[in-house]
Amino acid sequence: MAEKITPRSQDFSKWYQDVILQARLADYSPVKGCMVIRPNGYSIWEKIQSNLDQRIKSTGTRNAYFPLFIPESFIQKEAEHVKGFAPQCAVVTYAGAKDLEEKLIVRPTSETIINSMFSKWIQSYRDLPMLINQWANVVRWEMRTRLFLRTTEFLWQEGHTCHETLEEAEKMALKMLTIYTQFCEDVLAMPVVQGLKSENEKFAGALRTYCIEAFMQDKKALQAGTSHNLSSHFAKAFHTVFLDKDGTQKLVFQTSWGVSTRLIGGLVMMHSDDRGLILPPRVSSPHVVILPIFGKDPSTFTKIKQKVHELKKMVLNSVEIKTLPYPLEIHIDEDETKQAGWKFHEYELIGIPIRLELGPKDLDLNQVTFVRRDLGKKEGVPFTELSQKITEELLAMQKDLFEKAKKFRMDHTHLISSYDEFKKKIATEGGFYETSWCQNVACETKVKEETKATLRCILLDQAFQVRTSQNPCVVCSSKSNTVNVLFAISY
RNA sequence: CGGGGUGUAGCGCAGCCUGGCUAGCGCGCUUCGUUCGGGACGAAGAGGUCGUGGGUUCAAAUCCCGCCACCCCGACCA
Repeated sequence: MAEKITPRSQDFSKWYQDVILQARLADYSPVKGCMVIRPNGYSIWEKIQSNLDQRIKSTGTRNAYFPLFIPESFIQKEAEHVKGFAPQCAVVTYAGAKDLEEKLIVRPTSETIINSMFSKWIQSYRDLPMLINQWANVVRWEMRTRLFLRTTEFLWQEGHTCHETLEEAEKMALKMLTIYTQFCEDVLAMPVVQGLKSENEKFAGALRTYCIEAFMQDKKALQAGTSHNLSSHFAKAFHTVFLDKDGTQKLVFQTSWGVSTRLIGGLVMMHSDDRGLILPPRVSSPHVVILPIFGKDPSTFTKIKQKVHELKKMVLNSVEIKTLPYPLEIHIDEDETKQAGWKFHEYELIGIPIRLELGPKDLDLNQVTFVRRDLGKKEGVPFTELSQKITEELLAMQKDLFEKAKKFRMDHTHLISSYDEFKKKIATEGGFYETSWCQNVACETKVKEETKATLRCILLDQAFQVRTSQNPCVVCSSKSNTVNVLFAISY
């Protein structure tokens, strides 16, 4: 018997760790707060990368790579930035057997070093927009770490763009917010709420920070991605200027945006269950596992093996499968040293969306036994219908996971106007709380201190405009300047 | 940084209070055999600086002092 996964109801945090460690997504490293991403976890990241990379490139953005080390002076050039990041920077002071003249920061994010290059590369309005993305690792010395959700080193992509006007930068920031939203919803089956961060919560150095917030099974929020309108803050610090048509020199307007390996943690906490990982088909690899079940008779044994390979070939070549929005991957597990029961548990643990069993009984009936990971029900599917069945169920599972998560969020999103009720409810039920706020920091802080909930975001309308509210502030009852906001306890 | 916990075989742990033979158990691993449709069983094996430094003692995994590391909960944050 393998180790048991702690049930979610008993200890959600322990369950989360159990799933990650037992499904072999990641392991603790010898260095505090760092993790090793194992093949099962890294393959999810690869799926995220390949899909999101295409979407990023569709905006005209191109990939590049900037160095890991940033001169210390760079970080200090932008006042807000240094205030936000200096406390969590790892710094190299000694290298090549001597103390360094200028210390090197291990990048916590790359705005500064990228701007130092932008300022060289950009001369004219003809050089704009400049749209750059990099897939990289960054280091932030956080006090408290958790596998995938907050590790000292993490992988991400960071986009950095330069534009002629503030409006264009704003448009770009919103375009990326949209792309992240679509990506999360279509690929990760992860419904998100789009919003604007409060002044208090925005990125150190940004004019405005947009975000997407996801809702986890323990009714906490997870910031799944951010997109910043940086205005000219970094351009000013690095003198990133261009000569405009009118002959005057102007600062560029910039954006930056990113998502990280945190998304993998979000996937786990959003979809998985007490048996282990559940992966949306679009990030799973493989999508289907076939288990030949060997009976006592060696002649059926051979037949079953043959049949299983035939089926794989047939399915992969079928018309239906080719309509899937990704290439299907099928794994046949022919390991004769592991028993069927063991394999059932194993593939449920690592979250393969579809399991097919073919044993002597199935062979007699010209069928396979079909099981979807999220539903767990066994059914017989005739060989002739298999391709169609797999196609349908993969599409359905992708959709069902999304709908289930969305319904769960809806069921735990509360419209609230009374502060007392809010305090009471969030303490016992968790959840998302939609309410009104006067945009006063004092009220925001008060909520945080009294409920542990943070202002996740200011809600936006269809046109990405801040949703002004008719109701008074939930905290101070002030009627002026109120906007619709989302409060939640978050990771 | 505060609170809690843990460090003994690859993993999970017992043993420590009350010091004493060769440091144990479960899982995993190796070999052989029987099994094989929901985590099989038997037999035989391999595997240990008891986190680390010092002290007490005839004798320390066990008692005392120091140090280190990691995990969990909170404050900081993607």
